[in-house]
Amino acid sequence: MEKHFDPKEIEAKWYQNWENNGYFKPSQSSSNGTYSIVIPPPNVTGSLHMGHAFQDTIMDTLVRYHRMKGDETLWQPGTDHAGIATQMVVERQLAAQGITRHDIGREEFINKVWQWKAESGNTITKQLRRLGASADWSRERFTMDDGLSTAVKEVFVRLHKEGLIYRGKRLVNWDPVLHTAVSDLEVISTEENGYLWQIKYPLTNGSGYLIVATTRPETMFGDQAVAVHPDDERYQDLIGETITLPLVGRKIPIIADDYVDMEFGTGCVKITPAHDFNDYEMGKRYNLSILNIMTDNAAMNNEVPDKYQGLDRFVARKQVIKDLEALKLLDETKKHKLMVPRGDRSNSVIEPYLTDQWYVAITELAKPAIDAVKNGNIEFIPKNWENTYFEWMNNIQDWCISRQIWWGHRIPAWYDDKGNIFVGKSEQEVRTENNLSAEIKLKQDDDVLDTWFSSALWSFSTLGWPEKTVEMQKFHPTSVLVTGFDIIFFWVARMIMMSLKFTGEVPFKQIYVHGLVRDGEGQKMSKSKGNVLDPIDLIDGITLEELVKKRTSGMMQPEKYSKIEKATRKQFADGIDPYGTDAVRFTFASLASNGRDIRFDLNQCEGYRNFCNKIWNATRYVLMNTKNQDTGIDSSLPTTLSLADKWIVSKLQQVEADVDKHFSNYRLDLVANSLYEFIWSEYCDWYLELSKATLNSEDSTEEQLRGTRKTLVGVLETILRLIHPIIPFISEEAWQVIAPLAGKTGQNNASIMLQKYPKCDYSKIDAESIEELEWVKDFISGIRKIRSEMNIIPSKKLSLLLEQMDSKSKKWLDNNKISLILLAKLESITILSSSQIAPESAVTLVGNMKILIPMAGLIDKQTELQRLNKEVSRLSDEIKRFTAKLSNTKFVTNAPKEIILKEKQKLLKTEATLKNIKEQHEKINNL
RNA sequence: ACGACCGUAGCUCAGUUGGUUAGAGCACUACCUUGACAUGGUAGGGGUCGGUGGUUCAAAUCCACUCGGUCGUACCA
Repeated sequence: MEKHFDPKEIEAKWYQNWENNGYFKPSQSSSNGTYSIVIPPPNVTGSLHMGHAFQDTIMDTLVRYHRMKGDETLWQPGTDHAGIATQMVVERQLAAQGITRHDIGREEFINKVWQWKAESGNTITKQLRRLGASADWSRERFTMDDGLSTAVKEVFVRLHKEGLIYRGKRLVNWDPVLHTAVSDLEVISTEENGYLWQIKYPLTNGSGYLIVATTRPETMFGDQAVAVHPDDERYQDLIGETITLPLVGRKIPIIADDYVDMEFGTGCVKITPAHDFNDYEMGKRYNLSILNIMTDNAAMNNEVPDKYQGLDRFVARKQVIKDLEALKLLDETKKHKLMVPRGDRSNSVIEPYLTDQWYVAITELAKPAIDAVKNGNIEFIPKNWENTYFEWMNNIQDWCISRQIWWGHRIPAWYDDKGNIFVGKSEQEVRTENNLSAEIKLKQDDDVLDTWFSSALWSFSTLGWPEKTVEMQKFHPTSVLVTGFDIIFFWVARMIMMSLKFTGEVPFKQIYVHGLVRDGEGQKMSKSKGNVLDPIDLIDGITLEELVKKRTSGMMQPEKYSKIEKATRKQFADGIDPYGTDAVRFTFASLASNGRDIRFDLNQCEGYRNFCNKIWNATRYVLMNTKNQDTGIDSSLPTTLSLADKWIVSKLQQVEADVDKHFSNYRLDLVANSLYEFIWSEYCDWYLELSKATLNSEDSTEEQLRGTRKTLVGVLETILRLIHPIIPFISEEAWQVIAPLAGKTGQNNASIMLQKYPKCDYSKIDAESIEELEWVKDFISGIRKIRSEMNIIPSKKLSLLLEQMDSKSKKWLDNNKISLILLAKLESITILSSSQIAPESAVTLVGNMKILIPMAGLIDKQTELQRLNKEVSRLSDEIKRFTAKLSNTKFVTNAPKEIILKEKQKLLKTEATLKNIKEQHEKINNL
């Protein structure tokens, strides 16, 4: 084995081996239960970002863990067609050649999208493989597959039959750039600077005017009323009168409605039912007509005076203001902050716009979905996300599912010449069901479905629904959904509704909601900020120049170029080292706590790369000491276990129990930390060092050597299985060399993936060994401390004197002499009898036992006195604290007995130690 | 405005149902090329747990208020 671990060499090799051998497929022997996860489908033409890498690491770790536990495990992979996003990419490609999709037509355009999918569609699945994702690729699905398309049609038709899908003319969120409706969720409202204009609307009877306040004066052409509050004394006598709309000349009524806020503006609101959601509702209440004044492009249509027709809404706005001003009807212009709705894809200002769209009537579907979470059939982890879910579900609006784009599931509805609508899975079915003869012309709806419509079926459509498949029966409901909180509404809630409706089952029993990955400063990673990291670059490494190039190429806002370049050069002066998949995965696992923000820090990644190297070298050490030697595989031969052997086996059981507990709570950070701590601080720092005492001692018997070799190998073999779900590659590579030494034989030896996950055996926990080994550690640490504080060079071997030995210390000393000499670097250990007088020495205590290091030639008197003084004051402080507590009668009467006892013991122990230290101080002082 | 979450060492974060001297990693200091590993070892410094008040024998932990931050939802034209 090489001195340093090289991830590149082993990763590709093992991944191919696993996949080719079908280890990612569910095992057929389901003696245990089943376990299944569906991947939140990434955009098929997208590429892996840090969020994916984090999420997929979590899923893969869970899946590998359950697979090894013996569950019949399926990780169902697949990708999403991402309607608008993908269409935009292809349109941009066309735009580069100077053509639009309309130039080439629908069919040709769709072909182009499929071509683009074929070109780029493997990128993300290849990247997932680089991450080590053990998904069953043989079952990979795509939302535009035939099978999934069948499911989409089935659902659409059934919902329509039940009246839960309907077509209606309503106000929708209209994206005038993309020319499509979008759902509420795809609109992001942010505060922007604008103006509040106060406009005089003359009363028709000529007796004056009302002043209305508006942020959108261009919509006045569509005004159908002016509203005031019914209690507003200023306008009481005007209710029921009319005003004459300036620039238009239309008479519109003054109505009273308590929706109006008397305090805001002038207390008068213009009502434009076709261009404002609130006004639309009010329009319905008062039977106002709905006058649309805009085109698909959000320009003025021919319902407005000639002068304004064809003007873009913002141009029209300026013109209206100018013209009102000229008419002296503009009362005032105030600066005003307002919420401006923008499309999450196009960033254009969204227009409330009157169109025909398809909707899902959602209330009836929402009810059981709310109940499923309320009654615990679905559990959010962490639990508080329930609130977010309920909050949304209780205020849910009908879902606009039609999109005026070309890439997606075309709506299975056909129209005849008279405008009759027929819904069915195919034109043929529609004709048959409705007895439509071949002469009757039918035209399919041009629109496609919201991408999330097909995603909402993902948990069951990927398993073969509407067919009654074995997979449906086995793996649905899935065990857990691993997802970010940003798509609880988009996806999670809708999947719950659809699954309950069509399978009668919840889609998943648990929802593990993880945080979102941010950069080291806590900023969201985004291309436009230039702070994105590509997980593959962390794995393979990247030079600074390449990174700068990557971050600054294809930018939407080139003016940011120099800023991004500068920041990148500063932060990654030497580029990024190749850390390997395992280190990156371990980093993600260690970040998977309950927090909402995951800050990704390269230094942590480096730390975990070192950890991987530590495992590698521990393996080298074990191999070096056990290869071609008797590792106790033949159980008929006698073995003797050393204290250290028994201790590390005990500790191993504890860590196994911890890991199990943390897995069940989805605390992968704690899983990672427990393993890190055990492997580094216990197995490597102490056990491997202690094993040297047995292995290198000429006095060791064959039984002892066999016992230690067996433990070295056995514990390491178990460690590798324990950690495999997080770091699959290095654990496999190391396991392959270690497993034979641990006597692993048989078919399942082909891969660590086929091995059983370790389980805690409480009978192997030996409390006495733990206590004794703690004593050994204290002994060694005590001496190391003195060495360090007294500046004794590490290579200097010390002669120790021991005083105040009780029988236990004597026994333990006998047991561990070789270890102590080796690890504390000792020349000799001498026990002083009570009659012998010790020379001047530095001292440390282990329990009541005194360890003396003679000072002659080594230690300066003043330095030692200083050290002892420090110790005295520390101990005195403690005693004060304990005494105060124990002399508090309230504490003594109220606290539980065990606690009081503990405090008393602490006090006694500290007092004894202090006494010893004080004596020592006096002794040295008197020299 | 409502709701959720967060505030612990220089940085990133753990800290279970209240109960050792509040922990880890990174960074920092000193010493060390010892035979698994310098991607290492040994030892060390560093925190009034955002603030105030309360409950309790005992609060980082529970409660109230407050300050700061993040996110979500709803918003007055």
